[in-house]
Amino acid sequence: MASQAPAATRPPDTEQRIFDAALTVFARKGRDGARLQEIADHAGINRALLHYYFRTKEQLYEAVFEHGCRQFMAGLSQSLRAEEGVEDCLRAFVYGYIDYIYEHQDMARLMLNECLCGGGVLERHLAAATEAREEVPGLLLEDRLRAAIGAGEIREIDLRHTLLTIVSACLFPFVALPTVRLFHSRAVEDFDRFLQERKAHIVDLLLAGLRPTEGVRRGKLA
Amino acid sequence: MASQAPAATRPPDTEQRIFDAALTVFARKGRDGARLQEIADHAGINRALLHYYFRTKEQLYEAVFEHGCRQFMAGLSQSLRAEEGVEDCLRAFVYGYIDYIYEHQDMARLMLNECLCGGGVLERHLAAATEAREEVPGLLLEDRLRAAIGAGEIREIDLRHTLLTIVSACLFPFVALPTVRLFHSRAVEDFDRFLQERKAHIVDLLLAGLRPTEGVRRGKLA
DNA sequence: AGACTGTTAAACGATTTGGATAACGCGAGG
DNA sequence: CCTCGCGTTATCCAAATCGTTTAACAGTCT
Repeated sequence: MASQAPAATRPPDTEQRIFDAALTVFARKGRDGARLQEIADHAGINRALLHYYFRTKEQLYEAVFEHGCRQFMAGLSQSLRAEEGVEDCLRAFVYGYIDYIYEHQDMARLMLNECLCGGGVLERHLAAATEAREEVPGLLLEDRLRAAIGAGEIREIDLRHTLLTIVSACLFPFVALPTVRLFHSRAVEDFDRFLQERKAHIVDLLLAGLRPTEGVRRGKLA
Repeated sequence: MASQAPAATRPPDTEQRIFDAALTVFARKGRDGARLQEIADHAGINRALLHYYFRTKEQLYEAVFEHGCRQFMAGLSQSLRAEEGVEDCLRAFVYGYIDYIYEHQDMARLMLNECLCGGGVLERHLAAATEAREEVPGLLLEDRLRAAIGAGEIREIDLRHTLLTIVSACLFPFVALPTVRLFHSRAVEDFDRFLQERKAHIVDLLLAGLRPTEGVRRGKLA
């Protein structure tokens, strides 16, 4: 296996280049739509070399997904460092999440692409990751929020849905970028600034939405 | 053109069956990943008949996207009937949005798939729709929210980001369903009930998050 | 009967995939 | 120094598949 003995003669970063190229192409064209030739071109290598490293297209996809998925989840968990207060914790989550997705947009798109065509592979890998007790990014925040509810720092609310809402708000703008661009002209002019605004907005809205209710009925404005 | 004279001899719903089949397959496999054979099988017809109705794969995709997109947007706008109060308006939007997406999941997936591979076609069609002064679903709610800010019914907040957050919270669970299932066991057991919970949660969180601040600093819990 | 429409079967050319082959460059080790 | 192994390229190949075209068939209407 080439991955086990990478530096036999020269140090070939070829495998990594293939990984990156395959990730990009698979993320855009999907498992079936991606062409090996396009991946090879993107990696600047011969098509035969793809078969040298990964015997078949299937194995290449599996490897890219497996490796990428594991690395993605691990890195994401790491980037979401635990903070002291709920507020800082939530802020760190949102900021860390968006920053991380920004650096790994292709992986996010690949996972979503898997979702679109059934999600069999994705489910398998995620299930394996959670079963292996690996850190699942959102669960730490959920635990922290649960504690905050107990302490009366935030109001009682369905945490599963809250977490899903947070992830949605952070992730969706990336995968739906072309649509977002139409209404958010700033997202096309200055994407970085748009993301900064987005982070602040999400945290702002969430903190207000989770603030303990002081005699105010839920689901009512005033 | 077959679409102009559908009932020359028999009333063949073939064209519609092709549309539906193509939508389903394109939504899952993407523009390039979709195979005409799979579409034909899904529609229960011969592969050659696809070319009889739509000359090429390109034209089939374009037709499905064009027609589906227009119908989708129009129907969505209609389902989001205007309410009197801001609160009812927002509730109607969230409930209507989720209900509508539920009935048109394939179209939502197709649009997202377009986003993943660049979004050129999607941008063109959406731009044409907005330019033609057609009703863009979110904009009505945005106007209503703006008025509510003026009336002091909700606090001052970036409406573009708020709207994006709302759409994200409603839409993302559909496209990321396989992932959601892992953490939301109810989404797999009883999807309808999950969606009911989801609607209520989103409205609840939003109303709380938009509630006018009474001397409380923004971005702070207490 | 003739014309027209929806439909199918069969075939064509081009592309894709998986794989094989030979050859080349180059470092490592005998 | 020579040889061997490994990464790499070029080239070719068989099989499958894809998109597309063509010819023929089966109804229906006039």
